[in-house]
Amino acid sequence: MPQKRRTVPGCETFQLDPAKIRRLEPTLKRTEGLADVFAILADATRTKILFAVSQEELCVCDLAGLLGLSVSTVSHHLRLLRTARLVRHRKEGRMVYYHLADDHIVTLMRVCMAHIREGRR
Amino acid sequence: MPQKRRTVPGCETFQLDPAKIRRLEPTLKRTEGLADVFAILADATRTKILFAVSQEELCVCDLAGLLGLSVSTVSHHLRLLRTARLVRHRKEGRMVYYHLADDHIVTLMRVCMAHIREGRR
DNA sequence: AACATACTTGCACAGATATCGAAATGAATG
DNA sequence: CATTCATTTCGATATCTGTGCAAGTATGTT
Repeated sequence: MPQKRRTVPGCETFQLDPAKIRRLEPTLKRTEGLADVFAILADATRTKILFAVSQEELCVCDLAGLLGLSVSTVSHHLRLLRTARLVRHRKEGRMVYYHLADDHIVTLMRVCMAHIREGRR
Repeated sequence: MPQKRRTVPGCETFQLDPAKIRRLEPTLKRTEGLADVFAILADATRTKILFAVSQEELCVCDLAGLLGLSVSTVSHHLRLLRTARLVRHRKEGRMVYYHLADDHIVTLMRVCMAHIREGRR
């Protein structure tokens, strides 16, 4: 998560070529929001939830049992995933079933897994 | 980041079909380590650094100036990126120039950006 | 109505981390 | 050697966040 606290550049002799800056700045702009998405995936519990509900529609109770966590903890994570529109829920009586809302996320995780596999040397 | 604190499943009536569990568990195993990689990308400063050094070889000083952060802060992030083997450095006198070590990361960020663009509705 | 079950939410706390200033390191230069 | 400058590392701090308990909500059951 980005922090607000900032000061003047610590390096006195900052003299990066203005042309470079002009080249880089639009690129930097485009990275806005990237970290927020990655932050959602930066927790093992959530990646497990996402993968699980990508294969089976599961209720909160099942997920808690599967992951060995309290129901409230799982519910907290599901709320994050819901507001990020990564999972959807379907109510059936008092049960709430969750399923994956967005296949892009599975793609991201697959690419990441490939990276990890290839990175081992 | 995963937390260690856990307790017994809070749901008394956990009775997820054992067959489901058998189907899901190997998948869950494969998600190990995913969150660690995403955690590195879950910070706006780091995604900016990664994108910047993917386009230009830059020194710590330039990065600090470009991002409006202290040199020590940038150096701290670079150390994280270095130990994760996402950037490499080249020493030239007292200057240290950083460049991207791994194109997989750019792919990840591109996929993520596509996801963000398509998600806006 | 009373109770039980599945889930959500409010609260508190412990652990993680992003940031910076200051001190340390390392290299060029007088 | 002393000095200067780029970078790294250390220590302190403020903030963020993952977790669970307890209370609240909602739905089904007796």
